[in-house]
Amino acid sequence: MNENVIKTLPKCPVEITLMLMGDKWKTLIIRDLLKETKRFGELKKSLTGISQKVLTQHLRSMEESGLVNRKVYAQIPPKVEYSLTEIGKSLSVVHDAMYKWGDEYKKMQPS
Amino acid sequence: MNENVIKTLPKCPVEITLMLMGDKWKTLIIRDLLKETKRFGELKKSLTGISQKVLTQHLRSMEESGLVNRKVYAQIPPKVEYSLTEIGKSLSVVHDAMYKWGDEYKKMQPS
DNA sequence: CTGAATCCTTGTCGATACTG
DNA sequence: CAGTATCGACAAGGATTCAG
Repeated sequence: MNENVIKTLPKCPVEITLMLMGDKWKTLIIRDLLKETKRFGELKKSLTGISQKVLTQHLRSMEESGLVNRKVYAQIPPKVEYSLTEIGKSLSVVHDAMYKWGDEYKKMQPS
Repeated sequence: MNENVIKTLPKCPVEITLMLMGDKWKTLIIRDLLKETKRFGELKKSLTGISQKVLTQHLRSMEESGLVNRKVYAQIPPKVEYSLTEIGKSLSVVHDAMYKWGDEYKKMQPS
């Protein structure tokens, strides 16, 4: 764990971004949370193929690096909501660029 | 291999982008080639820590997906130059977004 | 429902040696 | 110089089980 801990921040800004979101699952988690706050189960269902272990790991990691908020409701059955912090929301710029590029690339493919 | 082969293109544009450049090394290769055309050895030296095997794999893969051009000079000793295709160059938008975001994040860190 | 803990499979990567 | 081939180490991820 602690891949994101801010000890020795890479020199290159791109590497910083990579460290925080340069990961398939993290990018998709951000995509989901950019739309709306979601519960753990909703995220799991939305991210087809992810195991709850990996989802938990990534959410914790993103919480540590200040991208994600975790709100626990003291009730039975448990309810935990995840949302993006301000910093996390600012990743929408990167996300949008990826979205647009992917869309263009798609159009260029010989169907 | 063939992670990039265009068989079943994901529905979500973001996933397409992820498939093509959502990888630490690929992103850094693109960063390098956005600056200038480079020879194999130059790339290897620039990307500290990468093994030549992995570098070759990624370059091949990016060539397959149409992001990178490979130009071989028939001479001894061999000389191979890598550059970005037009599609590859268009990734600069994504790269810039990542660069800027990483830069901002860095500023926000408690030094 | 959320999530911690185990086990175990898989593939990615690094190191090394060898070739045109 | 620019690869290919092989091997082994290691970590990421999946499946399953158990708990609050």
